[in-house]
Amino acid sequence: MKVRTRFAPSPTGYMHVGNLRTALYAYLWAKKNKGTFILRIEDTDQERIVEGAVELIYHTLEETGLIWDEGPDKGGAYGPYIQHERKPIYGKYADQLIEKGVAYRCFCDKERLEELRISLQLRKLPFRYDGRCKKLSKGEIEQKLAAGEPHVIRQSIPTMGATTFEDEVFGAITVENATLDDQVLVKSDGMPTYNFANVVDDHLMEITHVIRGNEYLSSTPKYNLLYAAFGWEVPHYVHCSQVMRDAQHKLSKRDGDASYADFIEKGYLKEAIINYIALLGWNPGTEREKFTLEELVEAFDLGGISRSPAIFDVHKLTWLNGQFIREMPLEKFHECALPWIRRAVKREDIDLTKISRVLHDRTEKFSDIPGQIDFIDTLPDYSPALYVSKKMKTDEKVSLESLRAILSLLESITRWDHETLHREIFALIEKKGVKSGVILWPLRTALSGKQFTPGGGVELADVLGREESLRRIRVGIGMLENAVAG
RNA sequence: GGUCCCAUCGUCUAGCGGUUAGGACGCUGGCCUCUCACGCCGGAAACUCGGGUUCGAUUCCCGGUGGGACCA
Repeated sequence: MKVRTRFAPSPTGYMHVGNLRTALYAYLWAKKNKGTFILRIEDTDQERIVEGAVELIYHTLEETGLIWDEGPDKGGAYGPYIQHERKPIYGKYADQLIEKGVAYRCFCDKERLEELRISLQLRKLPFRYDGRCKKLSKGEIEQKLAAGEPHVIRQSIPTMGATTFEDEVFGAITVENATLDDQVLVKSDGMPTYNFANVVDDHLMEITHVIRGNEYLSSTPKYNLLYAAFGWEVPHYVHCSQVMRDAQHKLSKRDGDASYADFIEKGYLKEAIINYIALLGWNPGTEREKFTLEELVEAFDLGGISRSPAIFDVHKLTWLNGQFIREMPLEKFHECALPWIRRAVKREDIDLTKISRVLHDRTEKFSDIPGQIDFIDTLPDYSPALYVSKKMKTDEKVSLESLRAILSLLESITRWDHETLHREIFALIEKKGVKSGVILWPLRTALSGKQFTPGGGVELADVLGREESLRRIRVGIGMLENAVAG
């Protein structure tokens, strides 16, 4: 059997990582089986459509490498792939259902439905359409149709018996038919509901594995009844549990952090996001945690999907992102880091590759960068107390002495590069017979004005260059002279 | 409220009748070190509760509790 899976998003202008994960699993399963991955746009609910949303879906899938084989823009033998363009198709199938007696026209208006709702509510009963229009005679129906009365088409659910379906992750699920509502299949404007379009399309597109969010688990029995009525083969169901923001809330639009686009903007790598969400609710059966998309295709299996909802953990994503960053060759890292470095460093006389070198191991996400190197363009105001470090065995007085020694050493130096600086400064340390921190801590402090910096004193001197380094050391000396005198 | 689903460290998870309950993130102690970070080594940290079944339950069954989804 040739595997065909689909990702069927509604174009609501937002792609959070939960949606993306569903797309990923559908893609992985198709590719794992050398099958076909289909993109279908579910826009039957015209009110919810947001401009540009379809483009966002295309863009996100393309960027992450979830390339679809058939879709609105690519075509395929099962098109069209946009539901509203398929509108004529659904009517035909709805008529078939009416003929078979598994669907009926319902002329009940809003007011009647509202009355029904209230009366059921008063008796503390769940809302269920009472089937009044089911009892309409042929003549009555003809009459109403002729009069142009608006109507919907409802699914006629058997009042007896139970429906069972098999889910690949949850196993067999059985529901009493009596608890199911005669749901609307076709709205009064002739548009199918999501519930109906979905079943028809999955069948016509020969989808073998319906991989989707768990929110459809409870409507699946109704879908199954439709498949049965048509005499269609039921696809394999794969329902994936929700991705949660916390124990109480699933990811939502309002929780902006969960949007794929936002993560990219914050300097996360698409590879890390894909890797992380793959692991969120699926495990490969080994303790391996790092995967490229290709490796995921290889390793993926439906059996590894977990039943319980998973809370999205930014910390782990961030860690994974750091892993991917560190694995990059330095040149690649520099390329990615450059725009972020430029946010903080406007000076033109600095070799930015040197900055990338010290940043490489210290970056978990690219947005960390500007804050780490904000001292390069401008020496921040800092307190002489920064020169005091018990561990480095320095205080204001020791630091003053060290900076004076460093200043005269560096003023005399002929070459200004990392190697020379390192050699000369360590020679000074040896000559003075002190712990290296006694020299290097004050140097780093004077050069950066910060308690923590990427890179040490030698590296910073190299980055900043001769003139700026000497100037900053002099500033430090001046500050310390005041502090010690005061 | 009705129906369905779920339940192992704070989080993601392994486990599929007998384990010192494993890994990862995070937290934490140490080493390395030119601060921080990286890296390396260690630590704390979990089977929701109550009944069964069984020689033996984290594991199987029933119920409670908690959480989620769908329908309203």
